[in-house]
Amino acid sequence: MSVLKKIEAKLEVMAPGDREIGRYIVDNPDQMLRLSTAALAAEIGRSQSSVVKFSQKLGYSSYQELKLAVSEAKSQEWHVPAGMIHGSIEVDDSYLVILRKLIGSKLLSMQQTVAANTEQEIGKALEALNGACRIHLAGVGASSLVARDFSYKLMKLGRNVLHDSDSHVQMANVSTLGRGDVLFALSYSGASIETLRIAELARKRGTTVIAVTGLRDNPLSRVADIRLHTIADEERARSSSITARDAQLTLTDLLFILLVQKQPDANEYVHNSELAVSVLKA
Amino acid sequence: MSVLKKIEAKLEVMAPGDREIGRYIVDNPDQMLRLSTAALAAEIGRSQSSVVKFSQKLGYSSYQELKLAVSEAKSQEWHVPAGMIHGSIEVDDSYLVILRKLIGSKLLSMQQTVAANTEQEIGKALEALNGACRIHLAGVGASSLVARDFSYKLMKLGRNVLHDSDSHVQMANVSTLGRGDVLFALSYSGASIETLRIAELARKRGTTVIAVTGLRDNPLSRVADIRLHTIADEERARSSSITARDAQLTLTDLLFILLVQKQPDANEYVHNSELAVSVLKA
DNA sequence: CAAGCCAAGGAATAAATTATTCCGTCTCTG
DNA sequence: CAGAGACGGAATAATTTATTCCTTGGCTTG
Repeated sequence: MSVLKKIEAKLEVMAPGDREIGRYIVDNPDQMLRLSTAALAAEIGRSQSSVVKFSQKLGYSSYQELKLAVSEAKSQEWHVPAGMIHGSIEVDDSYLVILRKLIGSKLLSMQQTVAANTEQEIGKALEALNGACRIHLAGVGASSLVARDFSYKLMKLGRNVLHDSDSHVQMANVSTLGRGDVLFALSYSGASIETLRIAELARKRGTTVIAVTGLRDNPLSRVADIRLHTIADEERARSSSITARDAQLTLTDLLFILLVQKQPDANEYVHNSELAVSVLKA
Repeated sequence: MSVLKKIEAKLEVMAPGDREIGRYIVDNPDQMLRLSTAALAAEIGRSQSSVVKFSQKLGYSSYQELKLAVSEAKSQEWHVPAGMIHGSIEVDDSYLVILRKLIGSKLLSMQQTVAANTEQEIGKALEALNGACRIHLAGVGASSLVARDFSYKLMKLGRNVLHDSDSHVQMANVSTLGRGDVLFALSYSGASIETLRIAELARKRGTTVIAVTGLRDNPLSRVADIRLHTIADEERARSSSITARDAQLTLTDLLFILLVQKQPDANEYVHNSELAVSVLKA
């Protein structure tokens, strides 16, 4: 988690003086990077030592360390490379402009999606997936395709995976799950009735529920044990969920890669599966 | 241009002392960020003042400014996905490194894919899709998911689309196609037997064949009337086709957006389809 | 309600880091 | 071979950072 977010979160419980310092840093990270402790203190009308102490309270050994962390955090704000315009696509956009907007918005949703999930929450999801006896993937419509993609990958790792695009079959499958199993439910809106009901049933049966939804509060997320988030264009009319799907894929890809990294014999599994398929190539 | 690149470029024309300093910074930007001028000087056996002078010669007002620039450069490193960024993921990579590699390689394959297709060839594909009586989508494995995703989108535009994940069904469907129809065939290797046979049959029946394959020469591409290309990591053992799929999706997304742009009533169609689905939301 | 405790935060000061000045050395050039 | 000038280190000045110490005011407790 970035320092800026951390500071922002702690703002509430800080002493008034520290709060002022924290707020200034969160609001003006750029300026802060160029200010000395004394200058920063003067800027907000506090003493120089308070600034040093503030750094230390946050767990940094020096003010310079804090600066380094802020600089790092700022860069993680994943700004879209110059020239990549993000915005809706217009009727009279040229081919080149469309390319840029398309890639720009795809990149943006990927970046924001990885930034929206803490390493901790991802870690909890990994743990659940790793320890699961069976993994059921739920999702309808476009989310079903992502679920299937993820299921293919998990199968390549030798995991016990269930997914069917038919929500009745999904529901029937979930009714066989129990403690020790995991339900991985995808829905950008978090409001798809079928997926929601499936998650509720799983929850009732003691199955760990991982929900992958958009950021805003939604029923699916509320039901879940572990909440992961995807971020996409709100304006979906023209993009028709392109970025929502990209965000979901980014998240499942990330989980897959982390699983591979943790599983010593993963490469062997993947290699074997590719070898097996290769006999079907001309 | 990043400071590190700038330093590296100037290395040649620098005085020996400055060259040593510059080399150290280029080689160890991370350490440099945590060293004082004196410590850095000691590290390479030079005087503290040389380090300050070095910063000034580069045009920075202070050593701190140089540090800031290095920190900035380091973070932007991944925007220029040269070398390690799209390298394979290693067992001891940190979470952050994995994020960067993942997004870096995704971005790279998207950019290269749009660059690999001329506007002209894309135009021909659009024309074929627009004029098609029926559109059949072929693909197996991961490509089948992309085909299905594309088919959902085309259906939202009211097009006449056929796709089934079972290749026997695909083949049977193709046997009903003729002149005026289009086969859209996806295969990164261009060598999947089923897809290839399907394309051959379509060709024989006078159906226009659009092939989406990797760049290298391949049987599927040779059969096609219109050749589109996707670019992905060659090293796929660990990524398990993540980038190949992303490249295919980028291409189909692009086609979809261009179709929407050209079809006056597209938004209405898309809107209606979303409205229809919304009754299934909680 | 008073004594005592403690957190908050600033002033003063010590320590460190950074910037500048100055000077010797070496090289190139006329 | 003298002079100009680049190079770079030592010394020192200036600035910045870290620590110590002290006051204040709120809160607890007897």
